[in-house]
Amino acid sequence: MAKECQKLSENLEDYLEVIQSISSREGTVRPSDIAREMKVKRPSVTSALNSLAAKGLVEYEKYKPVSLTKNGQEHASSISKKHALLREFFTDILGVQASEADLVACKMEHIMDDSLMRKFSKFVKGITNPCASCPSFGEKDCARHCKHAVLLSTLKTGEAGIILAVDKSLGDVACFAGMGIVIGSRVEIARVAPLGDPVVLKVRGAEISLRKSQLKSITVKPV
Amino acid sequence: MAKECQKLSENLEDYLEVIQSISSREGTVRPSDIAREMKVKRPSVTSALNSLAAKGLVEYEKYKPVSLTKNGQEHASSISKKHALLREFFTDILGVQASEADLVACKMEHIMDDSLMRKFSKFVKGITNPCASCPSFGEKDCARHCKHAVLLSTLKTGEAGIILAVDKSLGDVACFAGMGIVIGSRVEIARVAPLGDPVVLKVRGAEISLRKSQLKSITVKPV
DNA sequence: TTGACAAGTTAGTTAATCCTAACTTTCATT
DNA sequence: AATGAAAGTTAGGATTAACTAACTTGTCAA
Repeated sequence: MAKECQKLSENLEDYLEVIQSISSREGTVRPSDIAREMKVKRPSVTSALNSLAAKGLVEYEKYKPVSLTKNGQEHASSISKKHALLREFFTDILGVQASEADLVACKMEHIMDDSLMRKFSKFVKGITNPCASCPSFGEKDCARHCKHAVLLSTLKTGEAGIILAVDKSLGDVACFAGMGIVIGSRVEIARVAPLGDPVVLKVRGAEISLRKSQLKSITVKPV
Repeated sequence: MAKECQKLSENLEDYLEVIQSISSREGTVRPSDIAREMKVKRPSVTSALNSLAAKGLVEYEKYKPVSLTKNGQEHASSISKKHALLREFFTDILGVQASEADLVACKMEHIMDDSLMRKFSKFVKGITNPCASCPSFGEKDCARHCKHAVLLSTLKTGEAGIILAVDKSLGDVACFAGMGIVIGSRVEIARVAPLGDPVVLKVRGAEISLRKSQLKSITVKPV
């Protein structure tokens, strides 16, 4: 897929991506839709479409709706995949807000080539895929195994678990992510204050104090 | 630092970065040095310097050597830091070749803003800083603590450790990184073949088979 | 059916960044 | 000190991608 890659400008890649997105959402794609989504004026779209058509990436005739060619679809899909993975990294691992993550992913997707993307994907999936922390990772009974997840609030002092999920309700996800509270990390209940709140966690050797209520936002697999 | 950030084009940021690099390496910076390093022709440098001078980022007079203003230095440093961190991520965590890592870092450094970079930095440092895996992380005796590192080859079946370093001699670092063999991961010697080779490791729940000789390329802190 | 208005296109401009060709300055060597 | 090569600049042109203004096409509703 996407082998005869005549390298496309970032700009045109963005157009392809947007066309694919509109197409899957609304069926037909008109230049004004593209203009709205790309935040450019209509004439800019016309000229972009001419370029894309010349490269055989879109089917385009004056005053007619636009569609991607097979080649164009492949190219767009490749970019969308990169976007999705980058987005996942920024939101789920770094704890960046979705809107901001999209903006950054939208620029980076043009920079990472396929080979780099494969490495990055293995890395991200290794962290975010809860199964990667399971002994049965990659095996058929993995799904069953993963059901052993519990809320961190159910663990007692001294017990530990691997983080499977972090709910947005936790609060400043970014901040916690920075301290190691990301999917895949091992957390241990280090100690609990006299009145049961706050709770001190041990993550990657560091200690973090959380409110008891916050523990309910973190899902772990006990170890 | 870098507060009144009139946003600079990626292009001009690259010029700043190169100027700083040459300056620290050779003392004086001449347009032809810049041209060589940026792989552009000399006239392109002249016009870039005019732009930078207009923005108060370089000290520049016709036919004289160039230097960064205070402002320019700050800007360049900020970018260099981003570059270095990205490079570290690509080489040490994803296992990408240095030259390729530089190329990608060189593009990404312009995309990540300071706030994103702080999050990314915490994340990367959490993985690559051996101390982050130590119980005494962040404390004064951390350095002493970290001396407990041993080669993975010294562990026996059933024993485990946290990866502190992975030597390039391991081989396809990228591939191993994808499987979880990155700094900070916990590895366990799952079992050893009858003749002592190969050795099966357990990393993040997955099993990986390595030659005994390869174990010497991995440094761990036993746990 | 036929406007009127929305949608789409064309033409021409601007801005950034590169280029080549040709001119000017610097400086090291004789 | 003179001079020629290297370094630096200016001028002018190409490309990409945006814009505005003005023209053309399509379509819905009276």
